[in-house]
Amino acid sequence: MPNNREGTALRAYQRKLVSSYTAIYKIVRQIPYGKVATYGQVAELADLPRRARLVGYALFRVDINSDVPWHRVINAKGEISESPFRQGGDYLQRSRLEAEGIEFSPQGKINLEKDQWRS
DNA sequence: ATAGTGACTGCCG
DNA sequence: TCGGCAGCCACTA
Repeated sequence: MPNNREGTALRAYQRKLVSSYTAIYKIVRQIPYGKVATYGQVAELADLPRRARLVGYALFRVDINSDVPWHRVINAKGEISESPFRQGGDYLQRSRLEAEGIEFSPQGKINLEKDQWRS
């Protein structure tokens, strides 16, 4: 029997978080080859409306060689969201997308009309 | 407890 | 078209 309220609250919080992450990865794995989805779109499909930032955190956690196609998730403007923490990782994301046939404008943008995944 | 930060978004001037 | 900003909420020191 737990005698520490904060301990149980923390565990409940962690369970909730893990289930959110699981839901996010499940959706991201469904994005087909050659298509992209936005953070907000993934959040909505994972039943986590308006929590685009959580999707960003979830993707930050995945291993770069994971089976989760994290590189197919971009922001609502059609750009790759850069982070100071992944030096070169943003370049890897772009090269992986280009390898799937996705084209970038000279401004580094993807045409969402054409390349966004419609579930 | 709390203030600062961010792999986000949509609105507004 | 574009930058600024509030809302957002998980995470950290």
